[in-house]
Order: sequence, then structure tokens, then C-alpha cells
Amino acid sequence: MKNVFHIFEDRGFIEQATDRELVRELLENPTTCYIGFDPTAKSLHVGSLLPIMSLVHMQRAGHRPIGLVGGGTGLVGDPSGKTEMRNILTLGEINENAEALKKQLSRFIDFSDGKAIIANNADWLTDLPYIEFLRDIGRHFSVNRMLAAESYRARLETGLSFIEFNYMLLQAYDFWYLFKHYDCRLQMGGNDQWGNILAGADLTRRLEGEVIHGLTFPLLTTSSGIKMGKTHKGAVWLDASLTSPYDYYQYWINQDDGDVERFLGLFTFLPMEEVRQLGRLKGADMRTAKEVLAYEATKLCHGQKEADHAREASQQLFGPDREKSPEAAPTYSIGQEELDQGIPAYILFEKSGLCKTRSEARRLISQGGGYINGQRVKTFEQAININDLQQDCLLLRAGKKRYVRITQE
RNA sequence: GGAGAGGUUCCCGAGUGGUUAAAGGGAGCAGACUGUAAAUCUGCCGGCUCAGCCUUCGGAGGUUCAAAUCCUCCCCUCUCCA
Repeated sequence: MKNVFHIFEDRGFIEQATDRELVRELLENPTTCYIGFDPTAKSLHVGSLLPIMSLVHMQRAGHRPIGLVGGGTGLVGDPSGKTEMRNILTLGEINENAEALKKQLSRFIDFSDGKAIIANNADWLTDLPYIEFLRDIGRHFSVNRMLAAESYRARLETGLSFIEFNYMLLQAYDFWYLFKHYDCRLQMGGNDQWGNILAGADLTRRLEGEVIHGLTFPLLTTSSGIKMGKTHKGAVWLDASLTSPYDYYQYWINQDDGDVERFLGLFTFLPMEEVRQLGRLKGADMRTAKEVLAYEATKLCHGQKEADHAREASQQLFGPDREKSPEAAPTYSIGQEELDQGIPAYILFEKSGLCKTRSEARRLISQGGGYINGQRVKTFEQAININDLQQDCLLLRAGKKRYVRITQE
């Protein structure tokens, strides 16, 4: 089996490593590694996809991944890469989120038979005795050195509370703890975690005299330098009830040309020869590569069946017969009474979820961005009624890409 | 604890009594162009029962015909001093 380190290198996962040569050697043999996930929301979003993919690669290569849910650290708040102090969550919220995270990770990683582990650092952090912690752990940290860390330096400008300042110690403790209890010798994470990862490796060296390692991934931005994962509707979630597989598929197909090859490497398991080949496509052919990316990414997250649906739906809605076969679009049903009476177009656009407010719907339609069955809506108060139904439904479109099918209840 | 600075619409950031739903930029949306891409140009960008009305400038009161702008108290942040 190929060393995962080469796979990571080849596919563009690596930003920094504590020692490339040693990490590569380490990964010659089955190794336990971990990545922390913050339980700040009830679902992960595409921002966490890169770490997840790395764990999948690890598992496929015969290593043992640990998904660490930051139940304990979530009670504190991580300053890394944030300019504002984050909201501190209650224990209840965190546990709820932690549960949900576990479920999501299981879609990507096989947790059976100890092939992977899910851990929650609340289990060992919440009961830490303060004095002992200071004595045994705190003494190994130099404040001078911590302040030199980029993540803290930035926060020094805007203010940094003591509890946040301790985050690094806690995460370092996590790494040591996982090393101690699971023989975990590699921590991975986004490049914003570099300082924290180093701290953990450092702590373990001091406490145990053992050298353990860290690896970071590039922070993902699109070619235009914007953080990934935001759309008109907000964050792109991995949970199908928050972001539908169709929207998820669409998210990927709408990526910039310049990102496609990189994303194929990171977010699919296609062989790299194929990825490079797809990346070489020029002009409109690039769409093929995007379709592959969208399909593969959706398949990984939501399964083949959903991916097939999403692809079909997209092909119908964006193919040569667009507007003709709207079964594929997300559906919203409306009461018969309302339809009989006729409903103003802008209200329908708002109700169907295409616009967040009625004002937005008015604006959209006034600017010529509202369509019904492929026809531009002329005025926002235009009444939509039963006569507009074609084969029992009508197709609403906002702008060029966003569709909703309206059916009668 | 003392002294000073500051909290403005999604973000950054102007505004220091009426002409301010609040400059400018970013993000976002729409139109044109296109390949469900990018770039570019144009328009939009608090809400609503929308030629009008309502709600916003940390919070609560007050002055005034009129306040984001003035006063009082409170909350929070930053800087310096201890």
C-alpha cells in the first residue's frame, strides 16, 4: 500500500508538517492520528470537509483516525484565526452538537471494531484539577513563546481573555492525553491550528520524551481569495436537512474554474491521473470536470442514490430542455384556496423560499430576475393562479440558477 | 481603582442636531455578456399592506419642532497608569 503521506502530498493536503521525513516514516506503519472538531453548530459544513477527507484517507491506508469532538474546549472558545471572541456555548448545546457531529462523521469514517474512534475532550478536560494542571502542564508553557504565536499576536490587538489564552494548553493537553491513552502520534488540522498542534507535540516531548507529529492543511479559499462554503443561502452544511443534496451538488458545480482541479484532488478519491486530466480541460469543457467534482463530492457526503438524483435534477434543470421537466427541482406546495384566488408573484417567491423577504422578492422581480415557467414575471404583484399550472405544477426561477417547483396541496 | 479612546446597517468604515435608511469599500443579489465559470459594465442591497408607512446607529431615560449626532445613568471593548 502506498504511504498516505505521498497521497497527501500528491493531492495537495499538506501545508506544514513538523518534520516531513519523520512523518512519512511514521506513516509507513499503522498509526493513530487525530483531528479536533468544534461542536459550535449542529452540523459540520464544507469547511470541515478537508479534515474529514484526510481522516478517510488515513483509514483507507490502514491507520486509525480519532475524531475528537471539542466538547470541553468548546466551553472555552478558540481564538485561532478569529478576530472576535466566539460565543461560549452551554454544556447542553455542546453535548447536543457533539452527538450530531458523531453521526455525521460516521458517514465518512467507519467506526466499527475500533477502526476509528470518536472521543470527546469534555471527558477529561471538565474535571481537571486546576492546581495540578498548573503544576504539571502549565509550567511547560512559556508565555513569551505563546505571545509570539500568530494566532495570539493578532488577538493582542483586539483583546484576548485569559480563558481563550488557555486554549492552547488545553489542546496541547488533548494531544498528550490521546498519545497516552491511544498511542496517538499525529495530529492534523487546518493551518490555523499549527501553533496548537506544535504545543501538543512539544508538551508530549517534555512530559514523555517522545516525539510526536503534526500536519496542517492549507486553509481553503477560493481562487478569488474568499473563504469557502458560503452561498446565497448561507453556509453549505453536510447535513441533508440543512443543505439538500441538490443544493450541495449545485454548490460544487458552481465553483470557479481555477479551483476545480485542486478540489478534485482534495474532495474526491479519483486517481490523480484522472484529476489532472480533468484539470486540463479548457473552456466550456470544464463543465465536465465540474460535473465530476459535484457528483463525486455529493456521493461521498450523501450517498450514491442522492448523488444520482442531484445530478439528474441538475441536468434536467440546466440541460437543453430546462424549464420543461421541473420534477427535479425542490418542491414547495401551496394551498388550493390560495391558488384559486391567485397569489401575487412576490409573495409566492417569498413563500417558496427563493427570497428571504418580500422586499427581496419585489426587488428580484422588478429587476427582471423572477421567472415562472421560463417566462419573466413582469410585475411583482402579478397574480399567479390555477391557470399558470402546467401539468399540475409550475416552475419558479430566481435569477439564472435557483429553482423551486410549486405544486398544489 | 485612575486617565483617555471607542461601541454605526452582513463585515470594514464615514458621519458629530434637520438635506441621513445613514458616504465609501468588501461580501451578496439581479441584468447584460457567457460555459450553471471568471473578468467586465449597469442596477439593487433594513422591513412592510411600498409613489407611503414602520423600525435601526451598545442599553435605558432626557433636552429639542427635529437626535446616530446634545445631556444623564448603565453595559461592553481598547490604550496608558497601578
